[in-house]
Amino acid sequence: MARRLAREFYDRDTVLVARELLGKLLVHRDAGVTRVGRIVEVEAYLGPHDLAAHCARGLTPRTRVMFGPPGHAYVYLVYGMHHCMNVVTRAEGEASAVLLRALEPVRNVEGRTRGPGLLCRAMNIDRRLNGHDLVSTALHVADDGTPAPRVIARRPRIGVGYAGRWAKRLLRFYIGGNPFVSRP
DNA sequence: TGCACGATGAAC
DNA sequence: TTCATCGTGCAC
Repeated sequence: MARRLAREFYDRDTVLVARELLGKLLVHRDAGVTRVGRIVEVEAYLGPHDLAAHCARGLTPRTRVMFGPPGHAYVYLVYGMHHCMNVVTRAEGEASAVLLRALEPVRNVEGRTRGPGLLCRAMNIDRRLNGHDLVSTALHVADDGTPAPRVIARRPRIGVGYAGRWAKRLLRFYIGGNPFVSRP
């Protein structure tokens, strides 16, 4: 039986939260259907000083949720067509988040889940869920007791080449050897 | 009010 | 490597 993560889980160091999200279950209940996927790949975005993060532009209408309290979903549209889902970390005012990049399908998940856009499509997640509380029934992360991954790989984040030295930081984490990772 | 540019994915 | 496609942030 899976146990929903409490807000305290998210109210911690972003890299720690990112690593501990690996192996957890993302749950979305929507129109009577509960979709579940195991998180196998994530990226950490550390705050306004992190030039790869949206919040590096400061508090704007889009980044409002990132600056808000922990345990909420930050969902945005990229390239005019794909959605990306983040989990907001750390205390209110400390803008940081973890991008969910890939899932292993567990229940009611159709289509591919390798990559942040495909993950959202398969889980039926879009901007309507931006700002949604993750300490909720409809959308949350759960722990089903699966042991922590034995090997966690660290790599540079994807698609942030514009971020100078921040592009080189090893802030992408994934379960070593997992076949559902987007770019092993 | 206009415009350059994406935390992507798919095709070529 | 190219392109689809549109919201955002910033210049003017």
